[in-house]
Order: sequence, then structure tokens, then C-alpha cells
Amino acid sequence: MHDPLSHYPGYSLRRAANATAAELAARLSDIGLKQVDASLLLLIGANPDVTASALGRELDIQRANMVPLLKRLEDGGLIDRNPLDGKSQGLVLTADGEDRRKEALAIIEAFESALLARIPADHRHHLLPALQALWRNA
Amino acid sequence: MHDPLSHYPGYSLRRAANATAAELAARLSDIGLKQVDASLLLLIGANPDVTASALGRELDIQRANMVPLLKRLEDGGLIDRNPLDGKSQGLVLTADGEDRRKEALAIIEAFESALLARIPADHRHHLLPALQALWRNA
DNA sequence: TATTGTTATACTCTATAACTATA
DNA sequence: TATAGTTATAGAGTATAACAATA
Repeated sequence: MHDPLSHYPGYSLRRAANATAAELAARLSDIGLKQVDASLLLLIGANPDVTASALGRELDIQRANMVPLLKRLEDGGLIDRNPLDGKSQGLVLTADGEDRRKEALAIIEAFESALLARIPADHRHHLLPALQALWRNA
Repeated sequence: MHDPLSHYPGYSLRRAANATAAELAARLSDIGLKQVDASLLLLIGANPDVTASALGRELDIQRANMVPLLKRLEDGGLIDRNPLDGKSQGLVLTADGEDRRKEALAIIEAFESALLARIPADHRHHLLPALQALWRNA
């Protein structure tokens, strides 16, 4: 089949993102996490007492959609909530949450290494800056 | 906020893909198309009498999910179906579909140029081969 | 007046199973 | 026996509006 799409960087970007996301999802499912869960654990671990709203802004997730995500982590005993004032709540990892964060981190590091290894060496170190230019100048 | 995620190529890949997909979607909405519609018009235009199943394989879309996508294009008068044998139907662009394909192509070319222009020149030509290595060796 | 957390809801996209008919 | 097209359905993920309480 003639393929008029694959030579477009934007198309390949979407396809590569989908393919790699599926791979990471499969690896993270071994420890019962989704991608967004792992992102939240890493962010909360690096920013104790962060609020749900701030996490949503960081990850481009609507406030309303954070509720079930955090509820799942809380029900799983991975995070706790500290009232900061009458309205905001600071999120922190529990001991179990910290353990799971470390497991997720190991999986992510291995996954990222595998990604880079798949890229020919002469292109490898150009990927991150190119992607960041696309994303952060959007 | 401390950010433990953005230095990962895989994470930046997802973020860049989401950001750029939103941008292309906005541009294509000017001519009443979604991204997948444009992909289908380009593929059908380049492969007259292609089947729905073959398109699904090319784009990684389940056979069942092709049905409403193609129905929408057909209802919009952009594609026609030619019975190839008793079971397969070849898809072709109508005259309107060919016009719309050309419009979509112009939008996509402009979008892709804008993407590349946003990448620093020394990284620019490394993006496509790096992405293709990630996607096609998945 | 803006922000936080929340509920409810709708919409899109995707995945799965099943069925018919044909190659 | 495998493939094409289809239907129905369920599950994610996401977007929007609205509300109460607080900064």
C-alpha cells in the first residue's frame, strides 16, 4: 500500500507516541499502575504537599478529572491528604506509595533506556531537545 | 514545581504528540475534518479501491471502528464504495472527496512545515528518523 | 473575585465479542 | 479456514457546567 503519511514528522510523532505509550503501559501494569498513576506518584514524591489543582495544571488534566485519579491512589493506600488550609489539601506519598514510586521509577528508567537504545546513535541525543521545542513552544 | 518527568524522552514524546495533535485538529476543523478523516482521505486518494480492512491495518484501527468513520465520510459525499467481489468493497474518493483531500493536504503540509520550523536547526532533520526508529521497531 | 475540590454528565475513542457472508 | 463487513456494547479518557466553601 502506498503510504503518503509516514514521511510527515507530525504523523510519525503520533504513531511513535502511541506505540511507546502502549509499551510503557504494559510494563507498568506489572505493578498495577497506569501511566498517569506513575506520573502522579513521581510528581507527588518530588513535591510533597502539592495540591490536586497544581498537579492538574502540570499534567494538563482538568481539575474535575483529577478527582477519580487521586481517589484511586488514595483507595490503594498510596497517597494521603493533609489539609493545608480550609480549602486546599496537600498530597503526600504513604510509605507504600513511596515504595511503589521507586518501583515505577525503575520501570520508567528501564523503559526510557530501551527507547533510546532503539534510536540510531547519530540521532539519539537530538530527540529530547527536538520534542521539547515542539511541546513547550506550542 | 519540581518536574521529574520532562527530561524523559518518552514523556516528552507523549506531551509533544498531544500538543501538536491538538494544533493540527484545530487547523483541520476549519474544513470540517478530524485528523483521522484527513488520514483516510490521503490514504484512499493514494490507493484507489483500497478496502476498509486494509485501511484499518495501515492506521492501526480495528475493523469494527472503521465502520462509523467511513460512514461519516460516505454520508458527507467524500467517498464511494465499489463492490470488488461478493465480500470486499473498494473505496474511492468522489470529486468532492478529492477536493477535500487537496485542502487537507495543504493544511497538513503547512502544519508540518510549522512544526519543523519550531525545532532548532541542528536538531531538525534528526526528528523523523528517530521517531521512525521508535515506531517501526516497536 | 479567583481558586479549590467536587459532582454529574456527555462525548469521543478504543476494545471485544459475535454474527453473516464470501474467498 | 481465514477474511470482510457489520452490529452492539463496554470501557477509557476527556471536556463542560455547575456548586459550595474558602482565599
